[in-house]
Amino acid sequence: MLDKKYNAEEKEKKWLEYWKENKTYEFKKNEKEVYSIDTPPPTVNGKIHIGHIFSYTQTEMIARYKRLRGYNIFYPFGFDDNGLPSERLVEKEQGKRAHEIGREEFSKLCYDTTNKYEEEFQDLFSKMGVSTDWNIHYKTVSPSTIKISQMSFLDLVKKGHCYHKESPALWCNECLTSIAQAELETKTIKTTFNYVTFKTVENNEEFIIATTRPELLPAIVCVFVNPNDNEHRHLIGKTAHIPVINVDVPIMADEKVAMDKGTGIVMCCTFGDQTDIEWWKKYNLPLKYIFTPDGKIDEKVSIYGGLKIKEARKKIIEDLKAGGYIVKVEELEHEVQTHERCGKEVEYTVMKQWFIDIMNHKDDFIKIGNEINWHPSYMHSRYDEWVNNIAWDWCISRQRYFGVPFPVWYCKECGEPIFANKEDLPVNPLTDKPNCGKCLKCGCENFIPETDVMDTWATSSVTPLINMRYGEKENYEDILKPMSLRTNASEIIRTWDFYTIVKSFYHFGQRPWNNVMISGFVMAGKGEKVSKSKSNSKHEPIDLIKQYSADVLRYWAGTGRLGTDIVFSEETLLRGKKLINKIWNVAKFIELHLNDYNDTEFNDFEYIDKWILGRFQEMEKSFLIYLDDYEVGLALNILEKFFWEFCDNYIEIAKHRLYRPEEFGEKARYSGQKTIYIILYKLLQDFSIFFPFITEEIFQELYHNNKSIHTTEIVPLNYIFNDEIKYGNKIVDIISEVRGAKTNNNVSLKTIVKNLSIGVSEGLKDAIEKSMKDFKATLFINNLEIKNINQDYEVYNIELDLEA
RNA sequence: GGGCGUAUAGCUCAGCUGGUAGAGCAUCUGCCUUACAAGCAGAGGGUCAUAGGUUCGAGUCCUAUUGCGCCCACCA
Repeated sequence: MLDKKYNAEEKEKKWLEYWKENKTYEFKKNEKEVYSIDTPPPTVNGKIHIGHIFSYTQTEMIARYKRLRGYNIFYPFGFDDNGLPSERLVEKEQGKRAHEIGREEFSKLCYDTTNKYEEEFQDLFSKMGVSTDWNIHYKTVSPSTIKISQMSFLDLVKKGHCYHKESPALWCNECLTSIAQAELETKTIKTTFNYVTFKTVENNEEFIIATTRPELLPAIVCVFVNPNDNEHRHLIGKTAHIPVINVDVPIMADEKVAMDKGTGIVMCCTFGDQTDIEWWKKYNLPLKYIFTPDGKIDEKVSIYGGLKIKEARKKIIEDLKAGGYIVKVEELEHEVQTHERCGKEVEYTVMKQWFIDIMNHKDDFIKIGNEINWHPSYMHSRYDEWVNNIAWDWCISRQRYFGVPFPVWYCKECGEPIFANKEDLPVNPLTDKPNCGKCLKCGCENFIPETDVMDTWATSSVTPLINMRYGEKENYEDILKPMSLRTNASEIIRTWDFYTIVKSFYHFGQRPWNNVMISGFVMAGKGEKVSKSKSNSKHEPIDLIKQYSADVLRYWAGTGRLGTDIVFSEETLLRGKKLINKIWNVAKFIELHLNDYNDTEFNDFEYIDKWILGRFQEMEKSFLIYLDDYEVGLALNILEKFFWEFCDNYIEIAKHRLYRPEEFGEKARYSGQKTIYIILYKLLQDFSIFFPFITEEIFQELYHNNKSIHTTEIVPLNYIFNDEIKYGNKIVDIISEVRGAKTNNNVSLKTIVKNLSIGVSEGLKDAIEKSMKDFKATLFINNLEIKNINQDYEVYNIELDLEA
């Protein structure tokens, strides 16, 4: 027997244990076709917020859907504990910087801290009903994943797609590491635009350059003028004298100079921005690198050496002013590139870094993008736009501590890189020695270990490889090349999706997955994104589960359209709560009427039963189409709509027959029983995608003790009830109109209709006659008069028994 | 500045290939009806962001503008 009230907290706990004990979601290779999901490993740096719940739950619903469609689900969960986010978390918790703690100790702290958070994460996702097999979950920093990341690196080196080169790279002097283009975030800041007077050496002609970065004056290697600039063209070929610094540099021509920006004359420094790098390469300019890694001016620079960048800016402006070189200072708001992890403005550096070749294979990456089905389809263009605009090879080395080490040493004599053997992986070059014993080039026996670690994305981009146990004897390479689905939010199309495609292409020459599903963002209010960095998430998932239950929270996560942002709303939660409550109540009603039911072959349904079966079939068709298109929200929407129709109209009509077989006949009752038996079964299956807990409770109580609903399979109905749907809808309309009349008279719906006079079309008349007993019982009609008319129907007269 | 998306009832959202605007919440009016008052039956409430255009007919297609979101752009 179902309880009078549904106790979500108790039941959800019960079924979590049941699924765990019975290994309901365990992955085992079998004869069934595999559906595999490459789900984002959440970054382990604090808290799971409501935005995570939203997107992960949508993915999870796809796993449940495909499971019900008979697929063998491969759905491993992962945790991204790699790299800077973890380091920053530990630094925050310890109140100390990494270098103050020391490399060994710091790495250990990182492991301990991430483990602690992973347990919390696993607990929370479990409570949400995530149907993953926790036995195949992974972390991005563990011996086996380090091994795979290192193997991936060695494979790319071997194939010539990965190189070590001294090259300008983006540098964060807060995090003390190089970073990738994908890690940039633009920020608007207030600064000053300083108009500085320069002179030509040749004829002392004054000209003005506007700059926001006067501290870069010592790094100027050249001045550029647009060759089409009539006003300044004559300067080309002359020599510019840098004020205060007292250094001379050539004035050259380049068409990239914007004549309308500043004064139309620009200084080229090594390096202030990406154009500087471009010019530096193009014209083979000298290198004057003046910054230190921790954001100061190098000691070798006179006057300003040793100052922090911003102090130097202040000082040099003062000096320029004192010398009368500043003609104007403008307040300016402009966009600067910052490091997304710390928010500090990035600089450029020149050092040896490991790069993965992007620029030579952009066409291939576009091609692979075309082979993938993007959901929603317009997300494809975001990918294309990114690939088309990318300007750098991918710098994967980071001068940090916690991460995947490069399996590389360098010869102390000649600098030749020595790579680890594949068989020895994973290796840590700091503690391990290369197997070859000596440099293959010069024979030297001393090595310098690579201290850099890999970029987070270099590791998370191998999730398909981790999933397929790349390089292991027992692996899933046969079933996961490619995987069925990748899911994530749109902001990481350019990172995670892109880099995974890069790696898959280089390793296997093919796409990593067949489908990509992109979720929207959760907004705290209009125009306000929920994120952990802004900490405006007022609602902790764990509290919401306690207050509303996981099923209800899943309802909220399952609403809305794919790829579209959603505003967090407690009203939606309330709506879900009501829906779940209704499911429980209708299940209780059905249980009551199935206590003597035996499921037998039966096709002689009552008219109204055919109507609701037909309506269900109609709904289910669209429901499955939506889900096949990954639109969980739209699927839920029509399912919910049908469900209320089923409760409010069908049950209300059929209940009389179910209660009183002596009046309606046993066969009519059995038809109703069979109908509610079928429809509840199918409703439970469909709802189980969204509400795995309550549907399991009802299913096992009513249908199949000790068999999980999540191991059943959806078999679509196959009736032909077109007329019944058409005329049944009209009958419901008439019922509604008569009910309305009762309500408008402020009387109960049980009020007897002494006389009802209606006009109906031929077909509808036939339908009403076939469902006469139900029709009269539902409305409590004593006397019914039906006329034939041409239109659908018209209600002429309703005479209510207002005395009783 | 560029790309993509989005704008529908007071609030949160549906509305597929164009054919007289939908749901829930909120408001109002009734109803204890042998599952459900966390319910049931109703009512009011929208010139579908703005301006043009295509069409017999446009939330639905086209163009422009504006607000919002994500991503991007050389920060002189």
